[in-house]
Amino acid sequence: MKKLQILAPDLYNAIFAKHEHRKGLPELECADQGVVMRFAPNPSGPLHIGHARAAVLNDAYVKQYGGRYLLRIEDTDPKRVDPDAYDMVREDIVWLGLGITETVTQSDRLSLYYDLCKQLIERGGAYVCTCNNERFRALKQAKCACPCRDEPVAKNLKLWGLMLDRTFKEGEATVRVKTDLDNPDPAMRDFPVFRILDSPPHPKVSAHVYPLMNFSVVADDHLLGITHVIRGKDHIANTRRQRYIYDHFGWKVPVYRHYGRMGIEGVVLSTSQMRLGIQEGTYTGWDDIRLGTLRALARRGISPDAVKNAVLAIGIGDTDISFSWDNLYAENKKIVDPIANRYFFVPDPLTLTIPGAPDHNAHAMLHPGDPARGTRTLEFKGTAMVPRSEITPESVMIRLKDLFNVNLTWEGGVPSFSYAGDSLEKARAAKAHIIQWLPEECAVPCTLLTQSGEITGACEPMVKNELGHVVQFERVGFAKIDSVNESGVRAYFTHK
RNA sequence: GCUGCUAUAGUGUAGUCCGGCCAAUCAUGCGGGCCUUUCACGCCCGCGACUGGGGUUCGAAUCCCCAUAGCAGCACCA
Repeated sequence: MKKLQILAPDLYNAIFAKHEHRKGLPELECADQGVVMRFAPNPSGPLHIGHARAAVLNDAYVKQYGGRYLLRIEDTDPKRVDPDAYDMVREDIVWLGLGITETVTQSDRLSLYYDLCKQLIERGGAYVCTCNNERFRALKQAKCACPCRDEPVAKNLKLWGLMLDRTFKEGEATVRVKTDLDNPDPAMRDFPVFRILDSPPHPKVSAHVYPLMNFSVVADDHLLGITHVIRGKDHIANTRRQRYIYDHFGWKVPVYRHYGRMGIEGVVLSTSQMRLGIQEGTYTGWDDIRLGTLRALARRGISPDAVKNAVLAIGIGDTDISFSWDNLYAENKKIVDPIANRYFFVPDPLTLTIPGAPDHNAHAMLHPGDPARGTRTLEFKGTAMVPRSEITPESVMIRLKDLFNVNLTWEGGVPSFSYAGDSLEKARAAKAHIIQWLPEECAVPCTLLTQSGEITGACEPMVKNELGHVVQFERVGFAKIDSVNESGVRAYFTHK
């Protein structure tokens, strides 16, 4: 085979071309002239990783093919609208760096939907159904039409008017699309598209009749010229339902792609469950670092590009997957490692006095890969704080990094320490751990908050200058400096 | 129950449409080594998968059937 490649490279390439590994996302059909896509969250809370997948995938395709990228706020269910979420969603999108070109909010567009509903009734594509829920459900299961289905258009228009003018109350009437009652999937049969809701009031508009998503989504996808829709496969049934509406209107259907369900190890992504946890005090807020919200990731020092890269690596496969923190952390480390300055953080410190050791200034590099950044200086004056876990009967020598070696001798379970010179070679030969340390005089109290609890310790004074930045605590891991004050430093553990 | 979708290593992913290049790609993870005044970064080596069973075929991860498992929908949610 290799011989063929050398003798006739063209032939070889022609034969084996299809086996070149593709990079990036699969091509979209009908996208050569550019695309119009949308990210359409429900404003019930802040965005989480699950949203990020939809948002980033659509964003990537718009960037790949060129075109417009709409943010559409789907707030047509007042029961599931959190007034604060409008801003949170916007903030999260800014953080993610999406290339949104315009924004629409569905609650501003109710009259558009009402008009289209009237048209749909006029076309005989929908009817007002006054059956109660159970009755309709039974008829549907039996593939039978409900009595409302065959009423004349004029009567349906009249009933529609009664819905709009508040004659009908909640639950008394609904608009249904005529589909195929013989459809083997009961979920397809004459599904509802408008309902009446008396309460709760919508936070943004005064309304009584609300479109269901299958109607408002079709209306807006058409009105806004959406060409491609990428969304989770939990919408496959909705896509099929929506086709009935497109057909009634004679509209062109966008290209759909449905990706699989995504879970995340050890995290709840359900907005309602997160809200409950916050209300009960289990979580400190939407940005509690144990949550999978984007603001929680941001607080922990995960970069938006890491989220993007991790999500793009997953792609649009329709298999159900479980999102792994490892993969996100690996992406983040690529971004953060070259940037983060290095500092010492000593967890659970033990203070050593080292008789005979000379006072000495240690100069440790802020970043070993970038010496030009300079150094931090730590002045040793007889005592050093070290991680308690490093002082074990097994170790006979430790090396304080960038300083010198210390011998350990144990008597009756009590260690004593002595200066052992500053030869790095000796430390290596003795297999001494080279550990982080701090002069007691300048140690700053520092709490490192991890997803599994708090670690108290101390850090270098210069960490105070890193507020809001991600640093690397040597031999501990990356951390984002969350707050700095007289009592010390609080940092969130990012990952190792 | 009815309807539909999916099934490649611990995790993610390529290959599946149009069967031979696949004793299966890449990343991550894990193990080992090198480098290194961090258990970071970098480099090298290794580990690890076609859900099971039939069938078609000279040849199947790829096509067909059955089974199993997972997921989704069957809401006046999105």
